[in-house]
Amino acid sequence: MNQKKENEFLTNYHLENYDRPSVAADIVAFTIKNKETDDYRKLSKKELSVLMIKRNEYPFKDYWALPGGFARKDETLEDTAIRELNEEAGVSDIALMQLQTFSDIRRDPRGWIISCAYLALAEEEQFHITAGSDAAAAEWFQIKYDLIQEKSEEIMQGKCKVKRFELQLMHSDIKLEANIDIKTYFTAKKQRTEYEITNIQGIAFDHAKIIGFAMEYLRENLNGSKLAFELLPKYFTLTDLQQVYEAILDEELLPANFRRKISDFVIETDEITKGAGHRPSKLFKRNIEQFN
DNA sequence: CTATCCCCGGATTGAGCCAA
DNA sequence: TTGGCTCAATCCGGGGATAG
Repeated sequence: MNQKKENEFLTNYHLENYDRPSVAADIVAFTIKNKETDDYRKLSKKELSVLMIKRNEYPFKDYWALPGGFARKDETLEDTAIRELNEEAGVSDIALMQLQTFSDIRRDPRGWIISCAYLALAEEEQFHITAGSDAAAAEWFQIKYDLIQEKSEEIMQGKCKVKRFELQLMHSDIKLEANIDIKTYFTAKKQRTEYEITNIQGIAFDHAKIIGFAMEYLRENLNGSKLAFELLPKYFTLTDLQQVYEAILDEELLPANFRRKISDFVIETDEITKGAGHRPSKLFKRNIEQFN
C-alpha cells in the first residue's frame, strides 16, 4: 500500500459531499407478566408484554412508540440502544441482541432515517420500568398477534403468499392496533418477504412493523433456542416454561408432548415449589450446552 | 380443638392410536 | 420409525367438612 497516496486521498475526501442518513436504534423489550387469579389454587396466567413509551415531542407527540433514538457521534448502536432504554424507561443492565435493520424510505416523516432494532428479553423485575426523562410514560403492553387471513395469489413468475396479522397492544384502557401483511414472493430462484402495515392506530413510525418482525422472530426461533429461558428465572417449573411457550405462540400445547420435546434442554434439580395449593412441582434449570 | 377424609387443581408418566 | 396426540392412572398439598 502506498501510504502517501492513501493519506492524500483521505485528505481530499469529503464525506459531507454525500447524502447520509441519520441512524437510530429502537428496542423491542419483551417480558412475561404474571396475572394472578382470585383462586389461590390456580396458577397465575402468563401474558407476553412489550415495553412502549409515550412520546412527549413531535413527530407523533402523544403516540406510543418503542424506546429508541438517534445514535450519537461517539457511540456504537448498541450503546445507543442501552442509553435510550435508560433515558426513556429507566432501564439498565439488560442484555440486547440485534434483530434487524429497518430502512423503508418513508419510515420516519423527518427524513432519511435508518433504524437498527434490538431485542431485549428478561423477567419483569429485571427491567425496573420508570418513566424516564425523555418520555411521558413507559408501560408494559400486553401483546396479541393473531393470524386473521391467509391467501395465495399468482404473480408474473411465481406466486405470492400473504398473511395478515392483527397486532393488538393493551394497557389498562389503552388499546393500540395495527394490521400487518407479511407478503412472501416465491419465484423460480428466490424468495423475498415484505412487511406492510395496512391499518394502524396509536403506534408511532413503523414500530408496528418492528414489533411484528420481532414476534415472527420469537415464534420461529423459539424451539431449540434459549429465548424462552431468558424470560424465566434461573429455576422454573416445566409448567412455567410451557406457559411461556404458549404465551409466545398463542397456542395451547400438550403437557406430555411438551415435556418430551424440551427434556434435553432442561436439567432437573432437587428443589421443589412450596406453598402452592396443589402438588408441588419440581424445579428445573436450563441445560446451556444444548442450545444452538 | 384435633385428626381425617374428600375434593380441587395440578404434576407426571405410561400405554397406545394414527398419520406421514 | 417418528412425532403428534389422547386417555387414564397416580401422585400431591391445602382447604373445608366432619367425626370424635
